[in-house]
Amino acid sequence: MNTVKLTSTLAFRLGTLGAVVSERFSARLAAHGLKPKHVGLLTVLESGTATSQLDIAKLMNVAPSLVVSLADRLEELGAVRRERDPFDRRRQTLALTQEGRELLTVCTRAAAELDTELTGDLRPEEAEALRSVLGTLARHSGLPTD
Amino acid sequence: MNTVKLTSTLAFRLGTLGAVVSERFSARLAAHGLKPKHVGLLTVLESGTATSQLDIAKLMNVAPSLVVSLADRLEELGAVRRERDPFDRRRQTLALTQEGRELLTVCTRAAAELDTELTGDLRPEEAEALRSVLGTLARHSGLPTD
DNA sequence: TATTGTTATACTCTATAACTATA
DNA sequence: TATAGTTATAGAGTATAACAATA
Repeated sequence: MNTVKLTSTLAFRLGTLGAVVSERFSARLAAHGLKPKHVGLLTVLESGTATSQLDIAKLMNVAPSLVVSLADRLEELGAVRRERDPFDRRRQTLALTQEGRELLTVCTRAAAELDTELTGDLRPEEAEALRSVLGTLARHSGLPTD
Repeated sequence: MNTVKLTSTLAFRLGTLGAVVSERFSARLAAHGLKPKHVGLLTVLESGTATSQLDIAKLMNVAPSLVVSLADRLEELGAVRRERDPFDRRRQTLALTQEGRELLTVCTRAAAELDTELTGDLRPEEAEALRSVLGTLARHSGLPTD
């Protein structure tokens, strides 16, 4: 007989915890006028993995039209600059400004604070092992890890 | 100088991985005409933590009106039965049918398969440690763990 | 004619508000 | 008058489709 509970599967726990954590991260970002996807875009730019809006859309697995509105908002906040590629004037290159870098730092600090709240119950080496193994899974799923 | 990367925080990793895993779980559930929240409701019923629609809504942290449509769908599939409470005819009690129990078993199997895919790269004791520590975090966030 | 970015539109998910029936 | 459930409506988030500029 099989008595495995759904709630003890990794899938269930990662899914539900992920939702709760995203929600709490979102709440902290709101103070800076950002949502998680804006921060995702900033992260892509910092990594230098993609700069044209279309490449960013592919990398983030979102529609190109969504990148437009994310970039609009970030430009409005002075976090990114749009620059026409002089060699192919159809392409818009997004560049992280100093202000954008600072904003990303603030978001990173918010995430780190959340980490502290989350792992309050864990021993430091447990928390570190968790971070590390999640990194392995993230890489395996094609997500950025650093 | 602070060089911590956002992508290496627990918050970022849990949030992004949670989204990816939910998406993949969702895709598997689609074959059975279900979405994650339907399964969440089945799980509540199995746990016996709540039976009236309003109590279920509170427990799941969703609007009562959402429970209505989730229950509608589950009733349609024969997974739950609505029963008027004879002592307070305003209350609808949701009862898991045999078919609902079987459906939950199928969903649990889908999650377990996903677990196998996810942890293919990990040593068994790493995977188990992960499951366990996520359980601790989930409990700490008020999520069901078994 | 194909591609990049943009705009217009539509769809999914979920919440809030209005309503019905019981209490 | 208050509460459980339901229905109607609205909002957030994101995708798809139509369009403009450039290649």
